[in-house]
Amino acid sequence: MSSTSFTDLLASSGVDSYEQDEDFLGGFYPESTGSGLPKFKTSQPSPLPISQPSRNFAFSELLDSPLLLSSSHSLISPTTGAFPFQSDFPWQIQSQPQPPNAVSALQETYVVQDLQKKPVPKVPSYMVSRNSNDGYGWRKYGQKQVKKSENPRSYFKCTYPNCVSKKIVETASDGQITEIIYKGGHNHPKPEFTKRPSSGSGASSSAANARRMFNPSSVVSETHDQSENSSISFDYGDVDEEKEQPEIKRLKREGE
DNA sequence: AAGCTTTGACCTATA
DNA sequence: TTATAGGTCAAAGCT
Repeated sequence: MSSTSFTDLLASSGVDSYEQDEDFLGGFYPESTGSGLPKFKTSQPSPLPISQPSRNFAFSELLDSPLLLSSSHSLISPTTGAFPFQSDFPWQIQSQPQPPNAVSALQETYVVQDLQKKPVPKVPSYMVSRNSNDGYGWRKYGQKQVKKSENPRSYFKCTYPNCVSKKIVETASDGQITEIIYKGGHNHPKPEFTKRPSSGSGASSSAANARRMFNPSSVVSETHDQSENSSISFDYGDVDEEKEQPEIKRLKREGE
């Protein structure tokens, strides 16, 4: 295992789709808040077997990423290519729609949770948390041991100027990521260059970048490292109608 | 030298 | 109103 790092593997075997998820996630919920940061709600996955709201399907289709909703398996299929062990991952996306009010849609939380323990090749958290393989730059700004979980949480901010996107990574004592929570959205396209040792793999065309921003597959990508109680939550504090193609709109505005 | 991580303290929200 | 928990700040050290 000389030079074949996890990253390399990802890069060479479908990382593209792998990254997409997070990108999509990050780019998906733009900070449409005009009054400061959104009020993020805690996305603690209640163990209910998901049921996806129709609207999810709608936007998922928009994003050209059926995997997010079609089925737990297809959900991770893109990554599966890279991680065979994943093929039997019984993940479930837990959509936790709030009561039927206008705000609920904005605060919907998506959780991808590994429902059963399995002997999966575990990937050290550091391999993932560094840049999350999402192409965005993340800077850790804090770590905290929270009561609700025995595992410490690491807090990351997007390093892109003016980008308020954040994510919280919960890591188990053995280094396994047990939960990832995304807050806010990237208000910028994915950087052309990422820190990853791009042996011709990390690099991606701007076109690809743009497309990735709408691909949810990474939701799983990060989780497949975990084997236990892993879950990823996405908190959109401000997802609204713009959910359709927020990035594009934003880009437009920026360009103006 | 710049950027990132670590870590304790501080601030804010909630019960 | 107070206590507790979660989240963020910022200085120091490291790569």
